[in-house]
Amino acid sequence: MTTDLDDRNRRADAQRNRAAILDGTVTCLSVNPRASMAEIAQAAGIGRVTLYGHFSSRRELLEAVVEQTMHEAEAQLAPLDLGGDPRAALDLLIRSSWRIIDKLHGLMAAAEQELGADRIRDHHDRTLHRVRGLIERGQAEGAFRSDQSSSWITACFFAILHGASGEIRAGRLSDRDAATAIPSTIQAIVSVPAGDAVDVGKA
Amino acid sequence: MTTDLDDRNRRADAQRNRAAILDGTVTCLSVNPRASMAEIAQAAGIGRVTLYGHFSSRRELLEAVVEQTMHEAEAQLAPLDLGGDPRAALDLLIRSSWRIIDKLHGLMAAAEQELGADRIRDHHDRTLHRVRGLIERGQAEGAFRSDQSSSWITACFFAILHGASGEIRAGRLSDRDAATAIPSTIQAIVSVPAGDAVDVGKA
DNA sequence: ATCAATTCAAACACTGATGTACGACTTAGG
DNA sequence: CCTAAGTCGTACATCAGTGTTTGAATTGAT
Repeated sequence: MTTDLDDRNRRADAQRNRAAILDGTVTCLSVNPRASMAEIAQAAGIGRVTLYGHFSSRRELLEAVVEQTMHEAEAQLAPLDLGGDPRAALDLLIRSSWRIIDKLHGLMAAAEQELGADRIRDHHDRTLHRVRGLIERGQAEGAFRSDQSSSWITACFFAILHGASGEIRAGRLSDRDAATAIPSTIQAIVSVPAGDAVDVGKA
Repeated sequence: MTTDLDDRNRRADAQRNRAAILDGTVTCLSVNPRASMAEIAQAAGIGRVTLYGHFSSRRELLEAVVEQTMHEAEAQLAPLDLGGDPRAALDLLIRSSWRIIDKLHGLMAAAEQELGADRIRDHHDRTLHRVRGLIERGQAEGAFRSDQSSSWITACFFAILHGASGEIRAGRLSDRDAATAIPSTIQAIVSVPAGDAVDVGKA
């Protein structure tokens, strides 16, 4: 994007403000996904006009925030070693993911209304593929159930994470409990059901 | 409410229109949760002013629609016999629930923004208690896992149902597949995990 | 047939949000 | 210290949605 070149040329305070905006938008929208540009500006500690100086429309702002956020998330998840035992890898992925998803819940809701679900999915896709890839490997190795599509199991993975996020926000689930409940439930989802032909042992 | 008395006294066409409004609102909001009063009126096949004649504010309309919808849902779920084997009862409950939840997805989204999540939960509570009650019975009888709180398992139940609803709407899951995948996955969630002390046999 | 209830479209005031324009002020950086 | 870049508040135009009013036209009920 043009961003790289711009950043170098811009004055220090402008760069600082841009960062503050991106940051403030996330925290602001996670509290209230319908927050106005005025509220976002206030959350970022700057004037509304200055906000428009950096992003000429709400849409442009959302787009930038989503992109940066996805980039950050990717940076946290990419270095994970998801090789080895699929169960352990899945656990690792969950532990690294659920706080991110919790934090991003509001942002996604806001972005979905403004950018459309498809636009989100574009950004979401890498994370999605990572999860599905792992699940498919687990299925191939016989560690995960194969009687359901990887697509469905992946959807369940995200459904549980989002559900947990909601429970936490509603105060019905503590961070501590979430950390054990989520992995345990997802393991149950991917496991080969009791009655099936269990063909453990690497394929 | 005053509704009961009013309905008798009102003219036939007014009653017809009121029903059309309630009906149109659901279908309209399930397509677009942010639909305006004008769009809702159009969907109901009446003029915008007439809409305001029946419901003096958007909030009042939403309230009425949510109440009626919940009432209908309750009417479908209340007669179910959830006694006997908890697993079978859960399956029955799922089969009766998931289409309802799918249909109501948009309505809930709209209502949540307008009425606040708490207001929704008030209406949602009966359904929620029904599910949790069943889960707790299953836990007491040893049919369901007891190492996780009934509150969490209930949340997972709804998370899966909502997730499935999203997958269907996105075209990644067919109605047919959903009908088998959902029960199967929820059974996996409630089941006692393999490593545990399995104390089957009615308590 | 008549009367009251109901509907309708068009117009109105009001609100809240978006995006722009301006001139004064502050700050980074040479 | 000087200048250009950046910020600020205020004010403005615009737009979309809400809720109201009005007066004429339909329509149900008796």
